[in-house]
Amino acid sequence: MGREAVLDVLSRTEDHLSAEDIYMCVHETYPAIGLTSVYRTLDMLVNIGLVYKFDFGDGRARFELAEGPKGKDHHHHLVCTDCGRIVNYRDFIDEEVALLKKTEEGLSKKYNFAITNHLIQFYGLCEACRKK
Amino acid sequence: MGREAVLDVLSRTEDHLSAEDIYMCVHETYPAIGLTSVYRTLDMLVNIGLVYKFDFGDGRARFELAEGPKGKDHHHHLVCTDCGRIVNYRDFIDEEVALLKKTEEGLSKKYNFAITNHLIQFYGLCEACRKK
DNA sequence: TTTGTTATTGGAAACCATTATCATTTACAA
DNA sequence: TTGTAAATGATAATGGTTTCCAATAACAAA
Ligand SMILES: [Mn+2]
Ligand SMILES: [Mn+2]
Ligand SMILES: [Zn+2]
Ligand SMILES: [Zn+2]
Repeated sequence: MGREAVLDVLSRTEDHLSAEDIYMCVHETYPAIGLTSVYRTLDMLVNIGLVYKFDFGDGRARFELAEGPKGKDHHHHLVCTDCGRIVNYRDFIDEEVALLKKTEEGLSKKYNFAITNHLIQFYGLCEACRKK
Repeated sequence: MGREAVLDVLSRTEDHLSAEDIYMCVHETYPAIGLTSVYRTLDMLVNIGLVYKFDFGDGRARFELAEGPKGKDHHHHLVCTDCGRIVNYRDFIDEEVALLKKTEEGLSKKYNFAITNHLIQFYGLCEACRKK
């Protein structure tokens, strides 16, 4: 079962890997594994909540380990709209976390949503892309 | 030119339409228009900044009018992870807007990003989906 | 062990939203 | 009218993801 292998690959990087990226990594250790199994495993891991699935607009899904005991810390993203570079940003301003929590509570009541997660991304131009 | 027609369709709804949704709407008024032109027009409008392109995870891109003179107000999204329902949420807490601005400024400096936009979505279960 | 039943697996084919191609039409000026 | 460039839409191609399905592994009973 490639579940361990996939989680292992994801735990070793800060990048946002595509299914095929992961496939190639796992393939080095388990040459027998197929791309289909990677997709299947990722799908399961996302459903369980161990892995997050993102779309950064480049036509393929990207994955990262969810926060948790073995996971990375919770973070948000800075996305360059020109080159696609993605920065993991986890140094939140103090008030930021508090307000986020407060907002979630307000929304939960008002719209009768049981909020479990959020996605926050800032878009702009990275330094390199600004200079060309 | 279908530019007007596409903008017109988008300005008449609060929904998040797919390219084909828009194609079908425009088609009623301009039966001659082709799906290709709708894609082309949307692409241009997104580049210009008049239209936003979203991915809510259902495999097709979804579009909405950007805020502005003729546009809707700026808002964030509540997404039901079960049925896919999407709520436009624009009644921000007072502090929310201020903090967002402050955060953008901090990030711009720290990571040398020229931030132009942000995407904020809360995920959870809507009332209907919670009760089943 | 054998046998039967069920779950897992991966290769190949199918799917389907989006893009690229290209011949045709339209716009517009010379 | 005529020449040139832009705009258009039908069709084909692309490519990430899913579906199918036959083969294999796991496991339980006999
Ligand atoms: Mn990340
Ligand atoms: Mn919206
Ligand atoms: Zn960049
Ligand atoms: Zn729902």
